[in-house]
Amino acid sequence: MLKLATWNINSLNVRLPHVLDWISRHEPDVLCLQETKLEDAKFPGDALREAGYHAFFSGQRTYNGVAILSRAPAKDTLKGIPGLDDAQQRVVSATIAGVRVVCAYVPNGENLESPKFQYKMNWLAALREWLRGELVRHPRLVVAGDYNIAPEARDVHDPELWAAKIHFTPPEREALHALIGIGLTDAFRLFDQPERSYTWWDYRMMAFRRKMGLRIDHILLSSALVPLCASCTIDVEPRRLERPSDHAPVIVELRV
DNA sequence: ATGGCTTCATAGTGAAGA
Repeated sequence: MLKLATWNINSLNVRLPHVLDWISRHEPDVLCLQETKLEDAKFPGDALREAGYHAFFSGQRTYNGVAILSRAPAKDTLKGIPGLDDAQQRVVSATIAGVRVVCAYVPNGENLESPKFQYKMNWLAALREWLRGELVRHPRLVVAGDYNIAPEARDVHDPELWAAKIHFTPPEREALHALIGIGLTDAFRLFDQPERSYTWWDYRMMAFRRKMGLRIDHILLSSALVPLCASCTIDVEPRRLERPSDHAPVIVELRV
């Protein structure tokens, strides 16, 4: 069984103790991280190595930054989306235990009028067209990360409030739908899940305690992996810690 | 609900996140 998780940790510098604690408890084979916010020279490779993990990462100062931690060494590593000229470090890929893993941090978008929104839409189109080929090259493909998009009304605590807000606007949902349409499946919805299952809660207004969240972190599986998926869960426990990330980890178990 | 909280940045009338 391969246990793979994704977690936007909103600064690996601040959250390293949480990450070390979490991997010692859950012992994932693979952990995809987003928003490390660290340039590569400051990546805590030693601490993670002591915890038993290899790390492949692509970071920058202050913003963005992604990493794939794995118990086994990662093969055929790749940074970024080939053909997309993007200064922001948002994608790393690697093959672990015969599974191709893409760790993605999709742009936020800010709002419909922002230039960042067009960047988000262009970025998602580039990701989709690249992954179309990756699915052919790697039948066992996982695309895990922070998509900054809630797919359905049940993934939003108040769909009417969020209808025109970033993360749940029609063009964003269409873009996620089109990405899924190339042959991917949202692992979370393969299984019965509790109502009000979310992966992100605003730091403000006691949103977590009031269950005011969004499900915007996803693990997408290629069709060959769908029948091999044994579970998909969200672990809300780290959100209860002191100085938590505003995101919770999503975990899949694959029979590979 | 123009807010709210957190991070990293600089020392701002902060910027960006989600």
